[in-house]
Amino acid sequence: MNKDIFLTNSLGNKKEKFVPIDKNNIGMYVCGPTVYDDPHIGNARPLVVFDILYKVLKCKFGNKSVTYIRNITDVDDKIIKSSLDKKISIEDLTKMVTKNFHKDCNYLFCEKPTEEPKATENISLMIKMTEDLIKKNYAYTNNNHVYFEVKKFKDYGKLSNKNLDELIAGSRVEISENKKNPEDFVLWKPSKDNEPNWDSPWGKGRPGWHLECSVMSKKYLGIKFDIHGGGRDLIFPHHENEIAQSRCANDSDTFANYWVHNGFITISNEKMAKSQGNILKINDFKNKINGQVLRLALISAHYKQPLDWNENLIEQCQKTLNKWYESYVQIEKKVLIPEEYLSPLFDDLNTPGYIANLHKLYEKSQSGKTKDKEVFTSACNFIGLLKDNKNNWLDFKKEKSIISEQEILLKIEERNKARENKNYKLSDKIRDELLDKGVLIEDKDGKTTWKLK
RNA sequence: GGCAACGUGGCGGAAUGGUUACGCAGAGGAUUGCAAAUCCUUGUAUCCGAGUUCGAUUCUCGGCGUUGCCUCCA
Repeated sequence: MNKDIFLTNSLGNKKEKFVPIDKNNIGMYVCGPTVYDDPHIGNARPLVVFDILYKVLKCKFGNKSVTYIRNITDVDDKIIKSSLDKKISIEDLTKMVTKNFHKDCNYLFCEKPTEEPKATENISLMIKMTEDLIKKNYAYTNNNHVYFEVKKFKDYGKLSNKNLDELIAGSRVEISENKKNPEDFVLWKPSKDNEPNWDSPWGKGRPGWHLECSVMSKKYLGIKFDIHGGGRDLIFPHHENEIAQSRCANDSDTFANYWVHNGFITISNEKMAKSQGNILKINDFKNKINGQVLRLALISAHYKQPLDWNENLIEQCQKTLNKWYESYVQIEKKVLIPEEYLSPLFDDLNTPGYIANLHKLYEKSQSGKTKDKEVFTSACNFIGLLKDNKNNWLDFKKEKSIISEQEILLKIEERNKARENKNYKLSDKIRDELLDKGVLIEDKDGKTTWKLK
């Protein structure tokens, strides 16, 4: 495809044409989960958004030209706290949550990233970067802690559009006796005996948050790379601090060229938060809803926009996919999607615009031509929809149905007898009862068929 | 207080300096015992005020409102 890709770059906050450093070797780093608790629907959004960006980049530059790195943060204060709360060991906790995370990724039809490095497997590199920062006089040690001295980095605040004085005046900054300045952030800190720890020049301890992304992006993508992604909330302080560390440690004038951040999900217009008690885990949906439905819901708004999660949204997406599966065909060989239909995705990942095009392609495919159905199915597949074949889609509904096939057939027989006797009151009652249980009756050409809603 | 984002029909949600996509819901019709499904037809929207302009929903400024971030966060 000749079309250029445009992305909104948080660094500067403008939509820009995407120009890779090396078009044969594109690097994308996305902040993955901190494995302290099962992933929720908010975590699902970047998973799907950046999965689609990965697909778009591969479409433009070739499958082998894109390296997608998504880390797993498996050392962090939240993990320590969660393991105490749940009364299981840190190792068991991080293993379990990582496993669940992978299940959720599959459920959402996300492709595997090229690599998925873990923080705990890269501690020595973190120690090395911390040493470099001390050597270069960007960091200082005090009382077994190592801090990054923010004021030494002149571009601090550029990504989040903050200036240092105001930040300090903001006064929510944690005051610590060990810090020279309140805005400084920790690179290394000591661990208590029961906390995870590694030997370091500053004693037994563990790395601060932020450091793992600086180290692992460098390991896999180099000092400078193309795209760094994550949720909006990571802009400050996480990504700001990553930039500071990385550029200072690497003596580099840039880190990632394009910063892409997705907006938040609200639950029925309320912020999703533990205090609200409205955290929806991805896993909670698995018993009722096909992952395809969640995926469509997650991309029904533009990635930068807030997305409200509610019953109505899910219902609409379920309905849409039910309809779309009517035009599903098995794809045998590669089918080209016309550029005019693909183009919204190239324009800052405009998924709602692309969905509108899918509706148009569906409309076209209804004419009955196999070719049109192939184009439609391929266009859906491109963003990870209709990836489940039609039988799986139907089987899923059957499995989750509260009424068995046998019961349904009995009811239909009963209803048809009533119809023969012109007892329409009874026949309509049976139909409504079935509908309540999610079964839709259709009388066509003298035959009654049924399907699950 | 500081920094941002957003405000489009009944709902969701794009785009655009000139006729405002698309989906859902609604209305009418064909069909049906009635429905469903399908097909056809169809109504409805750019927060307020000022400015720039031949023309503003779009650009600028000012309101009002909503939301996010400001060292836990996707």
